[in-house]
Amino acid sequence: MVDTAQTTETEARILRAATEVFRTRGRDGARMQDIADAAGINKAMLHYYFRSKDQLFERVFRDSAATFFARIREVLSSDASLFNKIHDLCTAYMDTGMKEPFIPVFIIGEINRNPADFIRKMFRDSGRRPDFGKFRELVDQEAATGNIIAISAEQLIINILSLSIFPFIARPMMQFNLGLSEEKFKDCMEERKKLIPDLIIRSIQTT
Amino acid sequence: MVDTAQTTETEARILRAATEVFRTRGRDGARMQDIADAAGINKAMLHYYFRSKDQLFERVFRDSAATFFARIREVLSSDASLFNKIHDLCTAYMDTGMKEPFIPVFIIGEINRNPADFIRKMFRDSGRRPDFGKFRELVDQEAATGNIIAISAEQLIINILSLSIFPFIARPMMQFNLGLSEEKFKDCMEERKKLIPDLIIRSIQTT
DNA sequence: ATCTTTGTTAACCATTTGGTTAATCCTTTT
DNA sequence: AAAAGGATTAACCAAATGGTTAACAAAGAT
Repeated sequence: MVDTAQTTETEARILRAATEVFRTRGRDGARMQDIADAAGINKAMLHYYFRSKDQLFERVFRDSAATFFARIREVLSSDASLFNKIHDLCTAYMDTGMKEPFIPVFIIGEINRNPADFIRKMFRDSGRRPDFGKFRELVDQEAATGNIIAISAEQLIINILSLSIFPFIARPMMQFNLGLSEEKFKDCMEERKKLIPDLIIRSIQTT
Repeated sequence: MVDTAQTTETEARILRAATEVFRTRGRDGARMQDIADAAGINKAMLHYYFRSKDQLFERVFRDSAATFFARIREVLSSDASLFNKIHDLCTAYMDTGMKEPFIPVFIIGEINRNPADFIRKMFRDSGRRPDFGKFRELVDQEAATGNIIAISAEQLIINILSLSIFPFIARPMMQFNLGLSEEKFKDCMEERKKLIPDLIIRSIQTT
């Protein structure tokens, strides 16, 4: 068979289907048969290409995690100013939340299902671990010059991620409790994209 | 058998065990046998008392959701000032996150696994749905008098919940990415309990 | 042309898992 | 003490599920 790319057509279809099923149903809720059906092929093919459910899942998880962490690494290592980085992080995460709403839920849900496994997986290829060193320096520097208040880089990062990611993770709960339609929710998040970076920056700015 | 309380001793043990297992492994990851083992009884007893896995799970989920939403309803309906309510909501959620770290993960994870089901369950007993009406009024009122900036109550609530709950949901990821030990994480959260209410209040205060 | 390798399938298998049953134990009632 | 009724258990069952196998198809290599 002609296989110009690294992956064959079938393999790609399996991955697409597996991603879809795992992200919506979770590892334990997903059935190999469902994935095969979604890919339009025989269940045996899943094992032919990926040996086991574990390995197929790991592949999907790693790819999803890579997407999830890709932008943050990019932003963290850039040479932008602190305020610009804050802005970029917020929009990066909120864009992901809008376009691929299942990724944050999936990643965080699966990490909680088995935290030790996550750490093991992430350590194995160290490239995936974001490096906050530069960001920390920047925060300390700005604090030293008096441009921002004294705040630990950790708290600041937690604030950024919380405000950007949580609404998407808690989306169904939010929509129900606040009585928001799909449309209203999206509007709310669009408004939020403008609101949040400013809020965070104002929260650390010296007056 | 003497059964002074509403529930028998065995039933209570089952519920405790089921809560433990469901909260850590999730609905799909939990095995009836594991719950029976954790309760130190025969698997048949689970069905004797709760008929099916579905019903046992629903009971655990409802109880957990009640705990999760109890404080928020209390705070929302109180007569405290806006700033006090913000403070109370933050500490309420962060205390839950510290004492029962699995509750937020469990609730939000399961809601995402089946959003439609969650809405159906919550509608059935309307008492569980928090009422944001009073809070909304308060926000609009304070905004009208110029005590706070113009902000929608929705955005404010989302900010409060995000900053208070997210760190616990994303705990393993946070700890790994920021390189925090269990101890350091707890310290970080204790510091946060003081930081967050002030941050939120400052973010809406007129100067 | 045919041999070999790779891709694909249907049927099958072993184990797990939620759920049931029939017998036994224990407590209370008579 | 015996009858009765609920509580508890071991053994069992059917369905679901991850995984395997053996046969077959398709495409290159010889």
